[in-house]
Amino acid sequence: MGIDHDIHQARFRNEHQKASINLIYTYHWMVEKTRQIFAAEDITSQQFNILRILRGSHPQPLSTLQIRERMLDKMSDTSRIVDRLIAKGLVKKNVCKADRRLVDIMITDKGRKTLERIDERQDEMDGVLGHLSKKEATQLSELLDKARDGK
Amino acid sequence: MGIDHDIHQARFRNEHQKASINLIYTYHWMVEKTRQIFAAEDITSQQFNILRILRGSHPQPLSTLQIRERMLDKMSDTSRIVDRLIAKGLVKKNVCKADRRLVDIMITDKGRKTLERIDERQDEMDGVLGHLSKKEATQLSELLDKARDGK
DNA sequence: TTTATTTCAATGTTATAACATTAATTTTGC
DNA sequence: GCAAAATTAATGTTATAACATTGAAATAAA
Repeated sequence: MGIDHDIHQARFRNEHQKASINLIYTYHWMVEKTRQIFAAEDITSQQFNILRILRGSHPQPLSTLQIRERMLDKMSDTSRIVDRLIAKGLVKKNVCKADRRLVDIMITDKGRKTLERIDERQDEMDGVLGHLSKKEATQLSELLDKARDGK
Repeated sequence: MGIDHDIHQARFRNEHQKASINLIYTYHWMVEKTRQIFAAEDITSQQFNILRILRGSHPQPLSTLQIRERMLDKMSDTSRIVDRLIAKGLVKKNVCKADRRLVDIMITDKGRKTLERIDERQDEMDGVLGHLSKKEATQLSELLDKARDGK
């Protein structure tokens, strides 16, 4: 159908504007598609993101700043998201002994089990863009890279 | 450089996962790029979105629901965003005479003047994806359309 | 060493998204 | 016409983004 149909807008100033609107629209569409997978485990996509990062470093703990650097959204409010994960028992936190300004944040067994259940739906998550062939997915990535830094 | 460099992640499960992560990352990057244009007028991108929609229908007022249907994010909290625009004097609202469940929302002169100032930076906004050629922008739109509905 | 600067996490504020509920009003079914 | 159902806007709640500030601790400069 196309973005013009989806947002009831027939005309765009130019192809660049159309592409940028399409990108915004598709982002929201994609977030919506994956939301239910996380909701089944009572976490949000941002909480999943942090859990995934902490599993990657396990058993090495990460500081708040190290987590933030690895997140897709650099401005994310890592402290408070971590606190919500602590409240759910999915991660734990201690003051770092070597540098008491930092905190050592580590995923718990419960957090790892939660991720394992979500792993089982990995195909479903990758399948969000399943309408694209492998070649097209690569092409999309390349266009997005180029959009950001002009290669 | 590419998404792998930008988020310090060398490996992805597959091209589809890489593309979806790239899409999320690029969305945030693009929103950030345009934020300052709106901030100069002391509005947010969502408030701009509603102003733009109301200008399109002017002098015909729109209801909350009609605005929401035209927004990129269908779940947006239109009522409260409109209230903030009213507080700034950029739109006005009246109960609809024909159907008292509805409200007639209309952009004010002040709101139109705000948009005119932003219009002057239109090129800057379209230029967000300026690293892409016209052909590549079209290609990007087509890939995003296909990702959503498989053509 | 003592002070100034830098680093880092936490916290406060506003705007928004997503979701649920409510209340007013209109439409539908009988 | 009247009761039930549907529609619409408003509001309440939680999570988050973006931004600013604070306070503690480490590092650099004097």
